[in-house]
Amino acid sequence: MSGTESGAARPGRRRGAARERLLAAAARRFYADGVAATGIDTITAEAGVAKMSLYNNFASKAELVTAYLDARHEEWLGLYRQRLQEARDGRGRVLAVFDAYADHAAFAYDRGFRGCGLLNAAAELPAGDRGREVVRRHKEEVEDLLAGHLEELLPGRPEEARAVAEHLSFLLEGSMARAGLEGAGTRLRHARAMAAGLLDRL
Amino acid sequence: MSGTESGAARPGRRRGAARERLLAAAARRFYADGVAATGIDTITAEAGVAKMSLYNNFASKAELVTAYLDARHEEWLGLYRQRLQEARDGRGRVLAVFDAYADHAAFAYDRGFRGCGLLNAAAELPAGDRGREVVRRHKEEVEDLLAGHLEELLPGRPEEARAVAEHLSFLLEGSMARAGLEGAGTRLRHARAMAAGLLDRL
DNA sequence: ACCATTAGGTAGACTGACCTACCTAATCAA
DNA sequence: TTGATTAGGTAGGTCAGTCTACCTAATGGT
Repeated sequence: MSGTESGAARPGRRRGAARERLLAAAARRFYADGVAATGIDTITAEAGVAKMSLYNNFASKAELVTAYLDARHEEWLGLYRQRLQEARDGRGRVLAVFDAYADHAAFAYDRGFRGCGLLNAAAELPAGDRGREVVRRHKEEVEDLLAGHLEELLPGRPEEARAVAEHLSFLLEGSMARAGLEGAGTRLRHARAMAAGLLDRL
Repeated sequence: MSGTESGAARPGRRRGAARERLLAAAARRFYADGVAATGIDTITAEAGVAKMSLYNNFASKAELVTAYLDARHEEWLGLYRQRLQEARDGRGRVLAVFDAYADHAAFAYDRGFRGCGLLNAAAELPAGDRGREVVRRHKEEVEDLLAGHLEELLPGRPEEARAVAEHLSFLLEGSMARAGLEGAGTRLRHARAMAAGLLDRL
């Protein structure tokens, strides 16, 4: 296979196009097959790019991995901000976080949904790796966003807001883990409903 | 080099000892470094066992991986059954599941806690792998156990019992994921407290 | 109690495939 | 012209898995 000829895979050699193509290919492969299981030849082939273009744009595979992690974080933030615009009140802004998770999951449905790419990547990184730190901070940021919206809903009760934010973030991560194992989004919808019920009972 | 004679480094070659040693070494390495990142040679070296002993006991590395997954599942079941004996009522039996999670986590604290070994392993397995199925069923079994205890607490309300079981299982998995990223058990204790509060409000 | 059998263990060489990382020389766009 | 990008190759290592050839401990028949 690999009909890399013909120009179909080589529409134009725009400056800086190699980096984008590499990141896109790495995203698909890292998510679907795992980081360690994906070699650089596979990535460059799928990107339709020369091997040296990888090392011109990234110092090493490890740096490509952290770029991948950063990109997933930014991607999620984008989806979240979109959902946030549609939200009318504090309750809607809390649920926007859950919707952004579902949106992010929908990206992967065609190729086979396998849960949160950041969490999956962290699972194969050794204990002290910088990438694990990136993922940890991403999850903390999500919880902080929840806490912010909840403080709106619970004025003058910041401690309760933090506690509920932690509760909701567990629902998010737990449902995402289960959804990934099952390859379906059902669990995510359940978690959103649980969150909505919890907000109603505040 | 390496005075291979003398038997000092090989005190007793008990029959069937190689399999146990291999499983123990694989458990340590797979958990700490990840499945894909751990080679055959590393495992046999840490087990103090010949490479052929691995292939005398397991058809392939993949089979060793599934044996590892099965062992983690059984290990958790053992801890859970112990906790179950100490429980007096339905509420205690629900919380026994949370305690078993904490017990399981405590196993890994010295070498660096990285969350649920089963979930971590599943995260690096490709989409259709049999190992992912094993992990999925383990998590479903945990949820079923919760549902069983909750039906005791909610007689005649089986649907609510199932819903609460799903909620609690999300708290379990979510808190475990976050705890793994942070390398500490704090989140697990929070989740147990949340569960206790939820039970009180039934 | 003895000894032959045998299942399971040992060390280490070896294969072929794949890995990351870097290099070279030609090519193409600006 | 310049500088990124290309195809393809190389170096040096690691991967899973196989094989040979020898060894040891438990077992079972006698």
